[in-house]
Amino acid sequence: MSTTSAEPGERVGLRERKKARMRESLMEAALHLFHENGYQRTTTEEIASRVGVSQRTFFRYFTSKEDVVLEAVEDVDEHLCSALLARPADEPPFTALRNAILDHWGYLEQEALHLRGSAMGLVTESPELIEVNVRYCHRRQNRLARAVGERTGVDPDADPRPGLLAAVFLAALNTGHQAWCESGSRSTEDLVRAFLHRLDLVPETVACPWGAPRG
Amino acid sequence: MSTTSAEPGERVGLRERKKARMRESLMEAALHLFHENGYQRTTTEEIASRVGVSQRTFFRYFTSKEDVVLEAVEDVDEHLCSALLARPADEPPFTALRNAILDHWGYLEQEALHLRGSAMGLVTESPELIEVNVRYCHRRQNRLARAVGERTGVDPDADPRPGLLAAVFLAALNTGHQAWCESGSRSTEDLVRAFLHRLDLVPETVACPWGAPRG
DNA sequence: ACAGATTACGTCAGCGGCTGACAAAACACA
DNA sequence: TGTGTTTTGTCAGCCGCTGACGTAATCTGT
Repeated sequence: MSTTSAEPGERVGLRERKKARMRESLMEAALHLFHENGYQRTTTEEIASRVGVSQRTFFRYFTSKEDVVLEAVEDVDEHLCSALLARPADEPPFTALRNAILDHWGYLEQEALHLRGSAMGLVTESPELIEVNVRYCHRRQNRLARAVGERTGVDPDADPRPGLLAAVFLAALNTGHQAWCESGSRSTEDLVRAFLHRLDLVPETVACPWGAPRG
Repeated sequence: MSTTSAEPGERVGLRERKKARMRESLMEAALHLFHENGYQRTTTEEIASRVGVSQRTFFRYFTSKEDVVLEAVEDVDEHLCSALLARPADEPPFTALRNAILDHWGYLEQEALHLRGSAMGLVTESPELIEVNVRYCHRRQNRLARAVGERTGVDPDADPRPGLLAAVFLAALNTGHQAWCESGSRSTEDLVRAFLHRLDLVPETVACPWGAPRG
């Protein structure tokens, strides 16, 4: 009761701080190596030894190699959710989501300079990671759906609409991202344009008989 | 020019037939074992030895363990596409898709008795495979988009709507499937109900301000 | 400051997915 | 039947990932 007398309620301790630092270091090393050499060509062994620990330790902090990326992306998602909640309350849900991604993107571009924030950029750059992105879309969907539910006052567990909206939204985003990849463009502005184009097209795509005046 | 003088245009040959048979055998063995012992607990070694070949041979026919399931599911997708094309031409695209899955489901239930046809049922039964399903939704999307494009006379490469429609459709399906899993139901009828519920909800979910009369 | 309980780490050994290389067997064609 | 091509088995090995166990660092109570 002398060396480190921290606040009584806050039990931080040197142990947990070290743990947090280790986690940060591992993630940073991983993202750095992914960025430099590509995701596939980076081994967990390399990540670990870059931090000076054993491979086993890496797997004590992350359940898989993919998990590193996922965790980084989730930080980004979190910001998208708050961007959604910050939109004016009178915007319809789908519109709010559409506009939130615009606000959100500004944040991404700012953070893109930092390794941590550029995880999403990493995902958009290396095709192997698109898989990871898609694979975990369930988690992302649920998170987004909760935010939508919170905003609209609808219970996401009882009403399917928040989940559905999130799913449709992400589907439109994925489609836009796919088209952007195939176009060969590297410009993030084009990516946002592709996003908005798809999002604005959704209502008529599911509603009308397309092109033909009626049918 | 004596032993096997087949049709000039058709070069089948004993070799290719053996190859096709081997592929069939491997897939059947794999699906059988997946069904019996679960996907994770089945090793590629077991699959190979059930057919009496080496593990290496398995990987000459399928690029990965997941690939077996994917290929099986793609056969099912193909039928969904023809179900779509068989719908009356005056149905709007999204409606046609909605109705196609009803027709399609009848086929699935019939084929569910056979291992080959039940791959989709396998996917809906073992949670590990949902991942595979989701992971490859890009391929499924593209295939569906092509069918939608063919039906509507819209070029899927130039116009984003077919791809978008397919993506939204599959997103609604995935959401329904997810809800069905969480509900704990094993009834396929409930699954179809969940599908239709989501599909019918999509237009208003993306269009209106929900619940509140106007906004 | 010290002893004992926790917790984190390294080491090792091993499984399973997956691949390249090479030689042997199966096949096609003449 | 002999020759050239394709398919297969064997082997060796990388990589992601995990369990077990011993050791060292940290925390706790005195």
